[in-house]
This record gives sequence, C-alpha cells and structure tokens, in this order.
Amino acid sequence: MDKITAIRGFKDILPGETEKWAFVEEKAREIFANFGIREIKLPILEKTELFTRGIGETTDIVEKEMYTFRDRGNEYLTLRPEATASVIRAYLEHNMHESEPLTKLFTIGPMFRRERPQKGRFRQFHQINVEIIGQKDPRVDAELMLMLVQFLSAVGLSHLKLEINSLGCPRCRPAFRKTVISFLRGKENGLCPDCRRRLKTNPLRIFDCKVETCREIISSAPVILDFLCDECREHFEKVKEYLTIFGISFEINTKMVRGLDYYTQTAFEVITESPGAQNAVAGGGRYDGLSKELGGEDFPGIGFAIGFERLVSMIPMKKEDFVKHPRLFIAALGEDAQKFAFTLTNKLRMAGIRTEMDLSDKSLKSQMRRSNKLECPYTLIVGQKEIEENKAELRNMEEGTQETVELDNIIERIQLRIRD
RNA sequence: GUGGGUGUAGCUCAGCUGGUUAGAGUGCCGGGUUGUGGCCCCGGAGGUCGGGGGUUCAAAUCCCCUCACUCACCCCA
Repeated sequence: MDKITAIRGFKDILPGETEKWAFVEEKAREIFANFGIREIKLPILEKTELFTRGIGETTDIVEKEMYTFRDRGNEYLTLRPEATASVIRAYLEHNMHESEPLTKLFTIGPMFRRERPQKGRFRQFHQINVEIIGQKDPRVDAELMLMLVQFLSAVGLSHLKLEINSLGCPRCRPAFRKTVISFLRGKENGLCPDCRRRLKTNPLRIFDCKVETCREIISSAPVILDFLCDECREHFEKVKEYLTIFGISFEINTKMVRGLDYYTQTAFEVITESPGAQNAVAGGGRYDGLSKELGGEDFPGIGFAIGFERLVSMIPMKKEDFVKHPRLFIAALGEDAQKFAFTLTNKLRMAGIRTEMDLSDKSLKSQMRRSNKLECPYTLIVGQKEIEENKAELRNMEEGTQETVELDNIIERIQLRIRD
C-alpha cells in the first residue's frame, strides 16, 4: 500500500513552526487592536461569481488558478483565492456601514490558488488581511501603511522597503493606458512574447516585466503619475505627506501595477531583500470600485494582505526560541514512585506548571537524559527510598545541584523553588 | 502550462568511470558501577537505493518512461 501524502502545494505546519505562527498572530492582534481594527472570520468557500466579478474575468487568478467545482446542489463554488472580495461581501451583506461610518476589519486564514509551487508560493497559503472601508481620506491610506510597517518590524523584520504608487482612477487611467499603447506601437518586435500578449490584455502589466529588453523599452514610457487627474494627484500628494510626518521611508515605484482589476489610486508593496523570486511580503491598495462591482453601494476601501508563510520564513529568530520547554521533569523509579509521579505530574500541570515524566519505566539514567533533552531546568527524582521517607530530590539541571524536599505540600514547595 | 535541478537510514548527505553482506554524521534505543543528564567511549535497531521497464554475467551507478520534491518563468502574498 502506498503511503497517502498531502496534495501538491499543500503543507503541514508542524510543531516548532506553529509556535512561530502563534507569535505572529499574537503580535498582529495586539497591534491591530491599537489601531481599532476588529477581527472578522469568513468562510473559505464562496460562490464563484464573487471572485469572477470582484477580481476580474481576465485576471490570471480567475482564468486559471481557482479551485472551482460544482457542489451537489449544482452551484458553482470556489475556494477563495484572496480575502478582500469576501470581506466586502460580508460588509455589504450585514450592512455594516449603517452602524459604523468607518469599518476596520482584519482576518487571518488560508487562500487557495492552483499555481506551480515554488519558494514562498504554495497552493494553500495564508494571509493576514486588513481592510478599511467607508472613507476615502488619504489619512486612512497613510495610517494603514504606518500600521503595516510597525507590525512588520514588531515581528522582527528589518531591511524592508515600502514602495508606493498611484494607479489613478476610472477617470484618468484610460488616457494613460491609451498613451502607453500608442507609445508601444511599432515597438512590438522588441517585446517578449508575454508582453506582446499583454499589449492586448493588460498593457499596464508590461511595466513590471522582468525581461531586459522589455524593461529597456518601458523605461522611457510615459509615467502614470503624470496622467493623474486633480483628485488623484491631490490624494497621492497627501498620502506622501502623511507618511513623511510619521517618518516612514518609502520609494515611489511608478512601474508597480497591481494584478487585480479592482485597484484604484494608492497601491503599495513591502519588498524584502531575502533571496528567492517571491520577495513581496505584503501588498495592497485602494479599491474604490469593488463594492459597486459586487452589487453594493459605492463604498471606498483600502487594504493589504501579508503573506504569512513568507513573513514567517523571514523572522530572524530560530524555532527553538518559540518553544515552551517543560519547567519540571519527574523521574520515578519503581511502582510506588511511578504512581506518585503520575498523579503529581498531572496535578502540577493543572496548577499551571509545564511538567513531563516518562511512562515507560526506564532506567534513571534514561529518564535523566530525557529531561536533559527536553531542556527542563529542574528534575524531581523519586524512588522507592524517597517514597518511604516521604521526600524527593529536586535537581537543578543547569547548575547540577540538588536538594532534598519533603513530599508534604509538594506542589507549593515546587512552585516556590522553580519559579523563573 | 513551460524550463532546469534533485530523489540512497527519521533528518542532512557520501557512494568515482557498473563488481563481494550499501556507508558517514546526526537523531533514536541500550550500555560504560548498584538510583543521576550534558562531554566522551562502546553497542544496537533502522534502507523496496522514489516507482516501472531495458542493457549487462553483474545496476544505487548506464538508457527510457513515470511519479514526487525543488528552483525559475508566467502571476502573485
């Protein structure tokens, strides 16, 4: 019989790694709370239409990456490839704007995209999403980025680069798009096959092509920022101004475009210098048209997504730093001592002290080795002799010293001695 | 979907141009005085050499197919 394995691009997150994940989540919850952002939990399965309408029919995600199937009721369902559409759906479904003019939400969970896995990219991956809905004020954009930067440095990341751009709006982007197309007319032969295709489907994407010849051609192309309408320009200027107030360093990257249709105006990314091609830890932007696209009123929104796996892989601390070692190991010899140790171990656990023992009746040496391996700072040694004399040996593993303790009120005695 | 790399012990890997019972380090188990860890020493368990087919007297090693993993492209977090 063949062993059954996890499916391609789906990963188990094992102990040692999960502690790191918990740490990241705790930090997120703590910092987001300071900024008034509340958690929303969303289904991971949605009607397919939510994504085809929200993300855009012609995007790669919708065209070839979604896990879509028909359920037993013949309804088309999709494992969510991203969270923003779901957040807006929930926002509209529960009329959240009625009770709160500015709604600030975060959610953490798995996303699914059927791509070829590689470093920093999986078919099931996790994101931390934050969405602020209801106001178009550039201060919202700025504080969102401020919070993102603070969070990333709180989990220990450094050498990060914040890149920002403005993508314009439905009023000013079309003109830019036209200009780019006519700029590229006659230069098609210099473009890579992908970009020639993009010229028809999504010409703005040519801006972030990595092929050298394309980069050369596009480097002299017109820049979106020169085409912004007054409102978009004003908004972008304010965003930059507020970022500067907070002392957040950023770079303007006019070549940054976003893959999903719903983005407008502010777009941003946090890039790392970690090796590998997938160097974006977080990305986001404003999506003022999305809510209308999903059949709601016209609510402005802005948000970002942090790639959980990418973030965790960059945390400088080692796995061991997150593991909670037992505080005490109980080594017991003989039947009476084992019985005593078993009840004591669990009583100590219930009293809040991480305690381990050995259940397989091994030699003292073997039990000591195990205590050492688990990095327990203390070991309580109980044998037949100790039971009879109503005492035990408490050994300090770091210093190699030990003392005799009475078994009466042993829990209190231990608590007193092994407190960190 | 396209291209490159790699599949040998739980883990990390060595096995050159094919040649006796497939190795190391680490981890695991046990021992080194009768009831005391780490360092050191000794012993032990553990492998369909990813799978299938072929060439050969002989294949972990050469050839073909297949699967998996991995890196990169596309795209994105």
